Amino acid sequence: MLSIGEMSRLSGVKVPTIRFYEEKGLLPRPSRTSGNQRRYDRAALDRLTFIRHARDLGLPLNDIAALLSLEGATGADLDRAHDIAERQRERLRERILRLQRLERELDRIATACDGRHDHVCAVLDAFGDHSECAGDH
Amino acid sequence: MLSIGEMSRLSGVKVPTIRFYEEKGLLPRPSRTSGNQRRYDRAALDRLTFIRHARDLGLPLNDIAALLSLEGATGADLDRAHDIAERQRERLRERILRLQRLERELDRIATACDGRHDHVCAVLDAFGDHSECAGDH
DNA sequence: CCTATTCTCTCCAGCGACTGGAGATTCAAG
DNA sequence: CTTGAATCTCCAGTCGCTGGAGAGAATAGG
Repeated sequence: MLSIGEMSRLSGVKVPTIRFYEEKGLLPRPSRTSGNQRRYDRAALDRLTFIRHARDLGLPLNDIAALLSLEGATGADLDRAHDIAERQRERLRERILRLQRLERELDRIATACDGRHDHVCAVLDAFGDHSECAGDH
Repeated sequence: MLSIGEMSRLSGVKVPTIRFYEEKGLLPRPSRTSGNQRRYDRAALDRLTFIRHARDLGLPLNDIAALLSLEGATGADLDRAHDIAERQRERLRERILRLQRLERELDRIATACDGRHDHVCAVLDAFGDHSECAGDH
């Protein structure tokens, strides 16, 4: 039986967050000691690890709850789990593309006026200008 | 003179968000009509566009406020603006790398048991397993 | 067994960055 | 002048936590 602190250490999820997940129904209420402290079993740790992993992948808690409710499902329900993963993958791809565009832009901004600090430089202008760098300044 | 709705349309920032920015001190309090409605000038629109752009680039409002306070700065202050852009660029690069790792993993998960819905499939397992797909299942 | 230290408990408040509703006013067009 | 859209303020809620207060429980050492 694991204390909440051990769960935290083993899963990498902070103690208050574990309680938060319980409150949100993502983790079942664990058994308690006579002194009212939570004691978890292996299955709870697995479930928490699942949540952690899915969070890392960017899934919102809603989706994670949906997946958890499908645990051990078969047939059509599995398609739903599949859909969630698929949908999330799409979202992720978009996010990456968007971030890459932004990175290029930040590159431009950060290097806009290297070594030319003698006048109001392009960093601020560049942030304000959505088109593109005014070129030579 | 622009109404808040026009500001919203021109900048792509929602009306309540504009008020929120004002409350947070990112936008100066605009002049008002006799009936107490906000009226903005061009400079305000520019500033809002700046904020919008910087937000798109992932900067937190704090950093944006810092940049705004440096507007028209020279010399050493410019280095600070420069630093903010640079720091943000680093953060962004990390985020992209992380997301790309996650994308690969989602690929694996989403395709894990295509067409094999006859048993409890790998989608759920894959989310729970941080190592890697168990191979053929 | 007692004590000291470390966990853990509950409750509640706050973060960032909005978002949206209620209910009252004001503006602009016809 | 009337109507309908836009705006006003205030406040509550969202998401996913995070951290503090103050109290009680577990555990290791003496």
